[in-house]
Formats: sequence, C-alpha cells, structure tokens
Amino acid sequence: MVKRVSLSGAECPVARALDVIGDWWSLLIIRDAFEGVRRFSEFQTGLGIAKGMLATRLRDLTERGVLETAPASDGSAYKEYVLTESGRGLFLAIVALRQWGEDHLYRAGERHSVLVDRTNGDPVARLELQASDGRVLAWNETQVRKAGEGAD
Amino acid sequence: MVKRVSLSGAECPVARALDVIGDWWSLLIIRDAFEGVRRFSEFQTGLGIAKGMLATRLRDLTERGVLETAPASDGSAYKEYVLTESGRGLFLAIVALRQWGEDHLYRAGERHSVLVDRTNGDPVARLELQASDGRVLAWNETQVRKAGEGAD
DNA sequence: AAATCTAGTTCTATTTTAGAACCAGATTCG
DNA sequence: CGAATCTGGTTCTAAAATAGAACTAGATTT
Repeated sequence: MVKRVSLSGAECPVARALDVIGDWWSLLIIRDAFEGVRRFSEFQTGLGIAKGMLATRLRDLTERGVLETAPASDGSAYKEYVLTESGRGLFLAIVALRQWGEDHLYRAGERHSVLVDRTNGDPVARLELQASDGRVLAWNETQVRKAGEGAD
Repeated sequence: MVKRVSLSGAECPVARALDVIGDWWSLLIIRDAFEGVRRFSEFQTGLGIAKGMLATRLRDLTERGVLETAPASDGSAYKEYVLTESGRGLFLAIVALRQWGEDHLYRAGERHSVLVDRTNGDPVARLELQASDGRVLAWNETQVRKAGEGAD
C-alpha cells in the first residue's frame, strides 16, 4: 500500500485545504482554539481525544503553520498552542460548518450552542456568497474555472 | 477499543457537521457533485479513490441525507448521485475552505482553479461574517454561547 | 523532600484505508 | 443474436491510523 493519499500538490484549493485540516480532529482542535483553549490538557479533556492522537495532531498543525507554540501566559514553564495568522483564517470555514450543522442536524426542540456578536449578544448573520458587485450568488450561479484558463 | 468516536449527539453544531462530512473523502465528493459530477465512475476516476471507499462513502452520504440517488439522466439503467437540499447547503463551507486554501497554501506564481460568477466570469467576492445589523465581524468580536444559556 | 500535575511517549488491539482481484447485470459491437 | 466490453459495485489482503492504557521526565505544589 502506498500510504494515505496526499492532496498537497492539487490544483484545487479545496483539496489542499483538506490535506491540512481534513482529518477527524484538526477542525475540532482549531474550533477550540478559537474559543480560547491553549493548553494540552485543556484540549485533551475538552475533546476527549487520546493523548497520543492529540500530540501528533498538535505537532502536525504546528508544522503546517496553523498553530504555533508560545510560552505559557500564566508564567509557568509550560507552553501553549495558539492560532497563527493562517490558522485564524479558518474562522469562516468553521462558521460555515456551524451554520450547516444548525440548519440540518438538529431536530426541532433540540438545543445547540450559538455564535453571537460579543458586543451585544445577538446571533451573527448567515454567511452569504456575493459577486464582485455585491449581488448574492447561489451555488448554481457560480462555476469553477480551472487553473490556467482565461485570466489568471 | 471502542470504535471511532461519534460526535452525532454533540451540542456543538460544528462537531455534528464533522461527524457527517469530517472524513477524508466526503467533502471532495461533495465538491465534485457541485461541479456536476453524478456517476460512480466519474467520481472514481476524478478523485482517484479506491472503488470500495467510494462505494461506502456514497452509501453513507446517501443515508445521512447529503446525497440521493436518481435514475441516470441519459436514459440508461444506471443511477446517479445528486446533492439533496441539505447537501447543497454545504456550498459555503466548501467556498470557505477554498478561499482559505487559496490564501495560505499556494506559493507565489503557483496556479489554482478559481470560483467565478457564471454570468460574467468574474471571481466571486470574499466571504464575510456580519453582525445582525450588517457590521463585519472578526473572529475575536464573536463568542460561542452554550446551549441553554441566555435566549434560545 | 515527597506527592502530584503536565505534557507528553510508547505499546497493543482494533479499525480503517488502499489497492487489487473478482463479479453480475447493462450496453455496445460484429 | 452472441461476444466483448463497460458500469457499478463486492470481497480480499496488507499496511496504516486510531483508541486507550501504561509509563515517564520534568515542573509545580504541599
């Protein structure tokens, strides 16, 4: 066997993104990082993940530039894992998954957490895809232009 | 061993979403479905996925309500896999991953495919998260309110 | 100084994956 | 029509990933 397929050379950005964060745990780790989780043990108990898995995921995400380590903010000799600029860029991907989950994965009456505006506590708006002129675009009003075709 | 952890009962919508589409191949299958791929063999050659994997992924996604089967549109006796309403709801999640990949996973000069407005060929705008009143919100201006806290 | 906590590493059993081989029914070719 | 081929799988095996428990070194608390 050749080893799990790598998509890191793909010309499709979706494939490359999944190559970095497309496994079971990575996006959950990143979600927790957005909510302020920083320490190994916090990730571990919060996610219920095996310590070995967590250690390799944190290492991989750090190597890939999504997380970075920093000295612990409480002054102890331990380290913390925080999102890099690149990692923070995943915010909208997580919000999009959240909105899809809210819409399709809860039965009526079932509760879920809600993403709110910190200044006033209101739920955030739904994401929308817009054209360059601001029109809202549905999925079937778009198209993928392959690399190298037309203007680049 | 207990078997791969299930997140289907989580109170976090992100976790439930990942329970459905959080594996290696599902989002790539869905991405291809958005681009018009419908037949088993099209998915198989396009993705380079093993047939066994593809068969179980298509079955799982169908059971979970992301895809549905339909008689082949060319009149043959075969069937096709098409996105359900729920599956089409994943469009923005894929767009968000695409934009992140474009921003962070290509070196200068490397080409990638581009999502464009079908009516005029212009690249689509970047996704933005807005507050209920339309202000653009950054990740650190938001907060997750746990299920059951405050208004629900 | 002893006890405990943190952040891992290592080990094993089980599950998942990749890939090849096989197969039945549908379709095309001669 | 019958033979060859194509489609959409299923089954098999070996390799890799995962879960979970046990162990450990260094930091911190008592």
